Amino acid sequence: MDDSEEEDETEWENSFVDPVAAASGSSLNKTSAQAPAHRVILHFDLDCFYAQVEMVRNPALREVPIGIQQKYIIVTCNYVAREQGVTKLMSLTDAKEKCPQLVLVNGEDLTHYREMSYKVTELLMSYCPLVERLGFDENFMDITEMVERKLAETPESNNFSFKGHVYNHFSADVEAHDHPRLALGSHIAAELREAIHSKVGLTGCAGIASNKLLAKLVSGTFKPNQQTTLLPENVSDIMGCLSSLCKVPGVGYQTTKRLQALGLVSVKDLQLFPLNDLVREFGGPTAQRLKNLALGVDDSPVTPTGAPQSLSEEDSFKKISSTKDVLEKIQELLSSLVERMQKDGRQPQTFRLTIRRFSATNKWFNRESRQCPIPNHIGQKITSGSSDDAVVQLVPFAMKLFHKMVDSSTTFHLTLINVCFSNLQIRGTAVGGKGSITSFFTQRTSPGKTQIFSSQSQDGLSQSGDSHCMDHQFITQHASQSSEAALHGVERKQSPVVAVKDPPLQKVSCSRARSDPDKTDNMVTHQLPPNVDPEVFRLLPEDIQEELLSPAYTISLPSTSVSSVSVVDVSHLTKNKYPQSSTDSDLTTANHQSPAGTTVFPGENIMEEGRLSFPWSSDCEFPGNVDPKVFSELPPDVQRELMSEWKQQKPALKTPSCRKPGRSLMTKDRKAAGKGSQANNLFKYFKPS
DNA sequence: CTGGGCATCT
DNA sequence: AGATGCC
Repeated sequence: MDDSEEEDETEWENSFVDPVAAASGSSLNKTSAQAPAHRVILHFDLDCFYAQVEMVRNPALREVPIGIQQKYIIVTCNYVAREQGVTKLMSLTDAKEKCPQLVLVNGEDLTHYREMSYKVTELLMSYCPLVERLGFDENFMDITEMVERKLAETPESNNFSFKGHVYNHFSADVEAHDHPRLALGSHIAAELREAIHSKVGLTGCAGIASNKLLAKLVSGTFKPNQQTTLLPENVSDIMGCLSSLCKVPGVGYQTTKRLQALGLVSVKDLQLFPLNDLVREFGGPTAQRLKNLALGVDDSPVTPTGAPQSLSEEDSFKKISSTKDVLEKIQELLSSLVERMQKDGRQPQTFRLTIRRFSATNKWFNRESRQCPIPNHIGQKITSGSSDDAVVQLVPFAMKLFHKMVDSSTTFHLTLINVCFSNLQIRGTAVGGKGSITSFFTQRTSPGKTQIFSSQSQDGLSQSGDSHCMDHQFITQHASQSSEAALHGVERKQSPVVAVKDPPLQKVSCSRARSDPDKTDNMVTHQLPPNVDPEVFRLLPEDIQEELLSPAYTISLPSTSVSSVSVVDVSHLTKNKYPQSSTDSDLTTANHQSPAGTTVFPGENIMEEGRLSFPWSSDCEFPGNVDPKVFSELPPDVQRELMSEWKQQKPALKTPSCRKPGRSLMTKDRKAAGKGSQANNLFKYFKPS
């Protein structure tokens, strides 16, 4: 990634199978505090995750074969089903054929999986902040510090042994002495797996090794609910065992194809292939990385993941080919997305719409997307206003983006729609005394962390009982401060926040600095498509026009401007407010209403360049930036809702709070918004249940 | 009859 | 914005 600086002098090639030796022998270039010679990395991989979550929710499912279904695919299944030949990513037809009694559970709504997933991550983080998520069911953890500390305080009188399996070894006790750190790591892994089981109710595998690549590869060697340690002397064994290059994490389908074109098929082939030739194909950094991976060498740090940088909802389908259906699907997706965003608490600055068009050839890789900034007042509605209002106001933006990609006057055929919020900004202000991040970390985390392991030091990481400071309460309610802070952005990419004694340990590649909100170039989504004429409005039935323009549809609220009140019922927009029903595994059907719309509509950017210096055209009616075409596509009730919004907003324009026409470089009003703040909520993801 | 997310890099 | 990779 960013090892570009020092790749030149490397002698990786020569170091072959013994990365540890190579690293420790790096006395050659002892520039500064480098990454530790030997790290201890854990990789956790929950067993058939979605299926497990469903079995936790409904224990009766444990005894029957279940398959988690998304569309026509069984994305995963429990072990009962696997015994009968069902596998991951098997088509529904094949699965039913293998196992006619297979019980299907719809897994298209990821809510519960996401919640459980974050509970696990948070639990791990309570032991050590260096936790990196990979998907919903995997976590890497760098426990080097913890191990070193324990090693230091343990008088070595310890009779080390490994917990669980040791790759390619059958007498686990013998070699423990030679690898005390990994042996300790195996005990920590065992304890953490037990904690996950007792506190979250999930089982999983763990791999213990000296880097992420190896930890991940070894974790899968003994499959359900077991763990395996990989010793340095067996690195070449595990790499050589891989059946194909694409089994190497980091080498995907496309890369495998390119390597194959070079005549490389096995991991060995890649190990022995001249680096120079590889460089020609992939460029320096990538070539070196690929070669290293083949050798089992991976310096990439465990980078704390923190809160997600984007939230999205998508749905795939056979065919959507009318604007009306697009609109309805977007409303449905947005309703869910806005609710999630609200729970998150951060305010999205960017909205993106992605589509996939049908094409017989190469069906899978044609996604197109367009994005636009989210005006502040709408962003605020998302986080602290009515989610219905937020959806109503976002829909026009979505439709606008849609029209940038699709000419709806000709036929089109979509097979997927995705809506996404990104550039998430913390709201919240201030930094306070007691609750401030600083005080939290200095006084709690640090000592707590120390205690965690010292307390169990005696008999070596014994039972989990109350060994660590985090109890259920922490997870369920108090998570807030700690997890948020620890996970949250600003500090996130920097060294482990918590003051562990050897910061340089991580070599912190701050590659991705927190995007500076001030900098976001918001490419104004300007430009009215040539085909959007205001004429559309006139084509509407007269009565509808009147209806829309009539003040009767708007509420004249006291100018005190409280958040808007819906004039019309938009409750249908909220699909599932609380997915909480712990009941059956019903396949929720996508309900739907559908006021077919005819009528009118708004466009986009409030901050348009030259045109209209007033957001609103005179009089009542539309904001000046309204795109009639888009507006016309909205259902009447949504149109009314919008009209109502506009009415209410109008007076507010005079207040300084609203952005003025001159957008200059924007930024101005931003600094107040979020800069130094901290609190955000990551912990929403760790919500209890 | 191949999900629904996420992330990073260019 | 798109490609790619991972689950």
